Amino acid sequence: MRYLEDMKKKTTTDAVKILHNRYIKNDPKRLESLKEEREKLKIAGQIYDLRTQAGLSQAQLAKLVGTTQSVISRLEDADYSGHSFNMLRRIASALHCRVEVRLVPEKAVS
Amino acid sequence: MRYLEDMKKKTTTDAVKILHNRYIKNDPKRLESLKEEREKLKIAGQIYDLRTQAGLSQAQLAKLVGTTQSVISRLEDADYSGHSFNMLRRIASALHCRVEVRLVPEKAVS
DNA sequence: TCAAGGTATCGCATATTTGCGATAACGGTT
DNA sequence: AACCGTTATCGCAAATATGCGATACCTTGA
Repeated sequence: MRYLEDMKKKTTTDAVKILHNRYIKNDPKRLESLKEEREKLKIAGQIYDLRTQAGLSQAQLAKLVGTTQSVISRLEDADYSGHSFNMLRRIASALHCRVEVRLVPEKAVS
Repeated sequence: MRYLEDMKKKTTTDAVKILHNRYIKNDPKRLESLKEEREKLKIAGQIYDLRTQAGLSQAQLAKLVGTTQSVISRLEDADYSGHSFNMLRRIASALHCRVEVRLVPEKAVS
């Protein structure tokens, strides 16, 4: 799980606790909004977040999606860039989400 | 070019004119905001819009991206669902955009 | 009508992703 | 320490996307 560099060590095993630590413990909304934009764009991180929020292990999500744990692990690897929309849609569907994709102009075009 | 059903017939050939017709002519901002949400989610349509806004033909964009016209045509087909992020990133890059991806909960989770 | 530019579609070789098992590694618990 | 659940990584077969030329289609303008 190295989709974010700042996730050095987690010592809890319960997904809810982890989330709590990452999002609530330190500063209710502060850190979240700071990292928000950056993280929203990271596909790997979004999958991880949604999965753990749902309280699922990679293996459990894999079963829902119809694949195997190693595939989920690969998708949550930030260094992996080979995502396809079909796979992302499958993941999203299993997690009751929809995929939103936008091509936004780099400098605001008009 | 069938990424949207309502694009029955276009009779202009200039990309700028087409855009003008679609976005400005009828109602300055009205129609745009109506279709906005729906269209934003259609990858094919976004590629088409950005390409034509840039005044490029499929062949021209293909050259920028480093592929061929038929590939662009395939990507702009709304029925095509086999997009990969790598390809989308290449397209976006050529059009000076960045790719934004979000998995949004279907019914607001918490 | 014909020509030209643009787009859609087909087929196939190549490249990349997915599927999946095996296994290593890590952390927590007893 | 040994066990257990979880995740990371490897290798390879199968599935899928891309690369690309050829060609048909469509619309506009001469």
